[in-house]
Amino acid sequence: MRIATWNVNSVRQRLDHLLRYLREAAPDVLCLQEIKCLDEAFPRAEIEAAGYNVETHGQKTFNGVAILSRRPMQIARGLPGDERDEQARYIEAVIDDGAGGALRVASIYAPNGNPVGTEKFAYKLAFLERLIAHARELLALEERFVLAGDYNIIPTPLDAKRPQDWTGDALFQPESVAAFRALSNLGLVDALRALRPEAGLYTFWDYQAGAWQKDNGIRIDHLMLSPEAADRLSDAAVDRHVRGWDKPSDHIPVRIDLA
DNA sequence: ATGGCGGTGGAGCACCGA
Repeated sequence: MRIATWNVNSVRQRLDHLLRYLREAAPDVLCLQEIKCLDEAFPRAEIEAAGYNVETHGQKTFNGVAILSRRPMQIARGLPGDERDEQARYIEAVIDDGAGGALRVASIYAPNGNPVGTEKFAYKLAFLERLIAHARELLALEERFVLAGDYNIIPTPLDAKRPQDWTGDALFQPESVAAFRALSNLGLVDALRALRPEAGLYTFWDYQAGAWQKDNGIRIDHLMLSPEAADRLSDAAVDRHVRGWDKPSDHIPVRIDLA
């Protein structure tokens, strides 16, 4: 079963890329972030025509997440822990795997959090605390699950071409890195790193200053696996070439295969 | 390099992203 995650930076601007990627990578499940539209504006028909069920948790202008799946889904919207949080950053599906089992998959768009020292950074840390608490709840079920998405965290210096440039940034603050490590310490497995320890694996390149041309990238999109899912991990990869397409998102897809 | 690009809303340019 192939699961991928991709921050598309507006699904309406990226529809051609999205359909191309579905054909090319043929994921069973694709988690999307930053769809940047309301549910009713999502290009549902085109994606259903490509053979996918569509579930969205949209918002006007900003944020918004979705899950596309070949198989039907049972859906929950919103990250538990704060009834007043109105930002559309979390959607979770339980998907029948067709072999008598089920896989839970979440599409997550964690806050950026810049600038550090503001309410935005406090919101980022609070969101990550809620994510950790939710992960703890899910782990108690002892089931297969994947928490996939744009975490807006650079986990280690190996995950940036120029880590020294990010020391003052919310993506690489000690508190942000500690939150990622806390998820790891709960027993969640960073799927890409589990199979690919090498340097130079990035998922985001800024549009500015020729970051892509200089390969000045960072790795901030992650698939975190429960132990039961990690036991079945057979492949993991970044689809780097997608950043070279015409009018690309600033993020690329990351995908895994579970046996 | 507290902003070089790109998306959104809405018809200017401010706000947001990372």
